[in-house]
Amino acid sequence: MKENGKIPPATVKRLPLYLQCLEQVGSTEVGISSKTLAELAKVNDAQVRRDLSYLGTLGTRGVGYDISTLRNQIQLELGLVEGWSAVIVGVGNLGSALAHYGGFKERGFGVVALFDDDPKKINKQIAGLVVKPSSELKEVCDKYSVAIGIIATPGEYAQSVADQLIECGVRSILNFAPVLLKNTPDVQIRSVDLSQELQILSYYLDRPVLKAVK
Amino acid sequence: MKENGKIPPATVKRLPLYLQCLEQVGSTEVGISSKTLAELAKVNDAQVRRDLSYLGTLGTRGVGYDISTLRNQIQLELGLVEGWSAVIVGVGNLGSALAHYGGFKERGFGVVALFDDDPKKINKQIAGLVVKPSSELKEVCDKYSVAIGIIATPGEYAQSVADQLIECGVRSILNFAPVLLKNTPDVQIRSVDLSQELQILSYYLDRPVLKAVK
DNA sequence: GAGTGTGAAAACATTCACAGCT
DNA sequence: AGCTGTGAATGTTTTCACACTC
Repeated sequence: MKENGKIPPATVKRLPLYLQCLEQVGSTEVGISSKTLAELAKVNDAQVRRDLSYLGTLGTRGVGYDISTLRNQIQLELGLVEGWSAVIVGVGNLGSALAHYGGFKERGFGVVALFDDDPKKINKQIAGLVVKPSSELKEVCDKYSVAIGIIATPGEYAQSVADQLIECGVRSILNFAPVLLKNTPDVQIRSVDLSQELQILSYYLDRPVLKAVK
Repeated sequence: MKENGKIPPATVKRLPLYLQCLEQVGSTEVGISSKTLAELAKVNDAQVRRDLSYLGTLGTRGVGYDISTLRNQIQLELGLVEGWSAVIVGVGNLGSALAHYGGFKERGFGVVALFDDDPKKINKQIAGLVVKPSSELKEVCDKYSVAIGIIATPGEYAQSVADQLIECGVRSILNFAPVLLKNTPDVQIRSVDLSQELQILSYYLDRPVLKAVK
């Protein structure tokens, strides 16, 4: 109901999930109930209603939610309609996987350039983009107003890449290197550590049935 | 203090982080205080103490925690000393990245086989392992008692791969494909969606300074 | 009748603050 | 003096349950 005001972090984390669910129901259906959405997202239906209520009064009592309205509102709220530009630094296997990953474009992120300082990789074409040396980072960041830097280098270079990105005015970083980056005021850093996910899984491996954590 | 009993999910998620911090301090130091560890992990120091207290009484009042004891206990608690076997299905860029990812071995996971049904990839060598067709999945899972299946295929194959893995007795799945897998009783599924992370980041992009969410 | 939106309750998580040990 | 371990306080998230709307 609260049109303005901050959305709780726990809700922000679920919004992309709802978006994915909505995409998966396809275009056969025009409306959806909190119950159905909850089943797809594997959460409680009251949770869905509460989460969506932070985006405004989107549903119709007795009926449900209109899928395309819902999609639009979530995208709007997450800032996915702003057309943010991103760069990927490091084009080993992981960086290449990210560069090829179609999900970015579809979801409002434009990868405008790839960087790598390995001479063997410079000037190679990956996913339609030419790999550039990091010396050209500043130029590209200025030209495209790059908002997001994605780090996919080996761990040992990650901090220095982060420093360069911040230096170039990038204020949001998604780090896939398995190191802890120093944090800087006003810079958002999210880290995805592939092996940490496995380690969490491991905890729930031996024992009886326990609820999954997300 | 509670030696036995379940560890809260929120704590389980931080344990791998602490482990990483402890690795990063190196072997120069022998002990560490909750304050120092908290700074590295970017959490509150009371949080660190509370989290660690679930593993037993590990610290020494007035002194701090012994690093190697701490490491051992966390690894033990997470089940990282069990030597779980894992397989990776899908060896595109992402699967290859995962296969090469050193962090797994170091952290107690042995990737015992790679699978892909693309004829161009079968029999290729990646990270010292030969790529096999999924028809050999059952044989490998039995032979090595595979506990974890890592899915790195394109989205359209993910559900069928998951079904096969479950069929072969794998009870824990780490899914990197951007689709929602049906869940099955007694099977742990964790999904890592690379673009979801970006979308969360996006929410915090435009606005003034907001706290990071992890 | 069906399904939203939301107070109120319950569950969970974080942080404070300090007694107690080294 | 320094730092842990933990009750108690506070903050956040989830869930219940139902008044309200279509």
